[in-house]
Amino acid sequence: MATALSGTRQRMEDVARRAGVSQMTVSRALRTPDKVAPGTRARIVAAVAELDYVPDLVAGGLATKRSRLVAVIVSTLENSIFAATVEGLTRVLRDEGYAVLLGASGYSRGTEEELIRAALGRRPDGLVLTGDLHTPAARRLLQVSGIPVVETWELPEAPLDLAVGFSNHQAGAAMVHTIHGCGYRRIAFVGTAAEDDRRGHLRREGYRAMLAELGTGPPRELTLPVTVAGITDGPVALDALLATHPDTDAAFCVVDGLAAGLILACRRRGVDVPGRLAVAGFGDFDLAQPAGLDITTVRVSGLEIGNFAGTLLLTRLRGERVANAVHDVGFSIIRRSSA
Amino acid sequence: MATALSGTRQRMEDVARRAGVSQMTVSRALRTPDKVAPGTRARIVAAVAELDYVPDLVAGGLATKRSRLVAVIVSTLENSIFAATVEGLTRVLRDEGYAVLLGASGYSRGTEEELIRAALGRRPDGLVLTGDLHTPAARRLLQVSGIPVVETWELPEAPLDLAVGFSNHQAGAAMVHTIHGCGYRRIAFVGTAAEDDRRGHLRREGYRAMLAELGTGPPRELTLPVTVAGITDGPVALDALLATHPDTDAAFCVVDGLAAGLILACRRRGVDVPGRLAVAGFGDFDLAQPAGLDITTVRVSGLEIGNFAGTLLLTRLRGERVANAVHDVGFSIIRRSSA
DNA sequence: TTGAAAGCGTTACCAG
DNA sequence: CTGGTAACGCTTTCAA
Repeated sequence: MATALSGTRQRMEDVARRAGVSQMTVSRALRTPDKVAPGTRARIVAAVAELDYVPDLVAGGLATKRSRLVAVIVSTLENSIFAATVEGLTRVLRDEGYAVLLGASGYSRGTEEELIRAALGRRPDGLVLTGDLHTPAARRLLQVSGIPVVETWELPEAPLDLAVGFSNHQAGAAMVHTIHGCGYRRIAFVGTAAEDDRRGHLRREGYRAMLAELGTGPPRELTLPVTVAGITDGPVALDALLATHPDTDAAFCVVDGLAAGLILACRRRGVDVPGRLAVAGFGDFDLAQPAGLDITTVRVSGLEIGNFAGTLLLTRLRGERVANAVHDVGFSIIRRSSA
Repeated sequence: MATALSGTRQRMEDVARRAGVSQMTVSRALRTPDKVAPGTRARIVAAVAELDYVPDLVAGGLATKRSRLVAVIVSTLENSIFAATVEGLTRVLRDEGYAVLLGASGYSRGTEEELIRAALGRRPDGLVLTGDLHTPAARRLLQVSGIPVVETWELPEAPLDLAVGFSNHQAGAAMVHTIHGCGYRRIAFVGTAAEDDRRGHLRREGYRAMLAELGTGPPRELTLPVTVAGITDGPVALDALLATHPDTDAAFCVVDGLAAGLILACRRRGVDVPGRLAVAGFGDFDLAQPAGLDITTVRVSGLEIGNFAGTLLLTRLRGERVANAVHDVGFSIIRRSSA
């Protein structure tokens, strides 16, 4: 067997020479095997193996004007829920021969625009974004590019193109409905003051809407003076809650991290959960439950969003029409022991 | 201002026409601005902006034979520790104009080989892998490709090229040393029977080596009949431990998930931690601690591995030499209340 | 300082 | 079934 030297990139021409055919025939043997005589094909396949030949998709892409590349831009991978989306996406796309180009914007719209620009330079066949907040320049770039775009984790009013997500508003309302169904009547919402926390904002609106619908008194809202609420904010949240709305019997937290903190704070202070105070969260973060924090929460599958976004994109890339531009993957209310 | 039509991809030629220069001059204005007359340059820059022109890096790459692409193949992103590595990598590489091509092998060497083959077809300038276990064909492909390769999370004896990781053996030994330093003398190791769990195996060897060094009696090893030990294996592990080595005073678990399970099992059975049994883990998984499981553990920074791998790769891509092919990022022992 | 021509490695298209 | 030729959109090289 011939040994390919280190660093020696083989070209189609080399394979052709070795198989005693023209370069064009090699190309055909690789792309449309049944249009090549079996014997010829066999020789070519052998030559490919002997030389460890790997076709140059860059050159191929230039010729076909299709890169078989999909750019995926997420805010961060640290959040395992986005990681799941990316993983689902890569899997679905890989099966159809698409590769994923990854970018992390770090929650900055400006960075996202830069990443979009950089990605577009690679001539991807499609693009996937998280969220529906983009700079005007980014929107224009995407429009001009003419490739299918999927926005994820949100149900935009004016989607750029396609979208796969769920309704934070509906989910917020549904959770309140569930809590109410358990008999609680003085339900508070614990959120943050972050200006651009649209998701939290929508959840809160869902809370208000359902409260109004159920006719369960005025909203009891607690707004923590932090940008991102987490497990460490539990004690402060509990203090504030008991101070401002002492008769509250259930707290719906804008994220599970906060709910976890609240529950831990309750344990420390001897506040019975859910006896004295029921606690619900949002997000179903991975380890809270196994770690013994049995939080009633709203769950959305990141993997499902990724898978669906991939499928939608593939449909488009095949040239088929997509019936609904905006797809709602829904959510589940997970009832555990905290409420 | 001219409006670029949707789907109208602009070429350099279009920009050139608009600026009244040759295409070559546009190329120069973009890549080596100071080799173009200021006036000309200004007209070109204007034309670029007006047309929303984004250079085609695919075509450029074909011409220069440099793709400015780095392929990253991880086993999974679900594990947030790898996600951090990928995020660090993308950040470091992006700053130098490199994009990241992502693949998830799902812990299969065969899939990894496929992904490597697919990635190589994109002619990346570099490649990053997790682990040091690859099929022979994969190794050959990588050798032939002639591009720099970084293996991460491991310190391979025979690296393909470069490597960034830490020593599981050393870390295992260090943890035993720490536990011993706290006064415990009957230290057990709780691991799995998985054939290919090399990391766990190395940790166990570290455990044995340190035990021998300290002269602290014969090893007390518990091997769970599972492939991946997790939080649900706690009760079984505790039973087995108390049955086989009833006088054990400290348990070093091969992963934090298992340690968490063990601690929860202890709580349920009224076994005092660390009074009756100290428990230590490995990995410092994100939520155990905030969730109230205060596990003494070994911590390795995924972000640091990613950052360093990126830096190493960039050095190589710049054509500079790298002094040490294998880089050890080390680990930290985090002492918390469980031991 | 600018431009023309010749690739880069592949595929589309048309002949044979 | 097979092969030649012309793109693909850029950069390299050489001339002006």
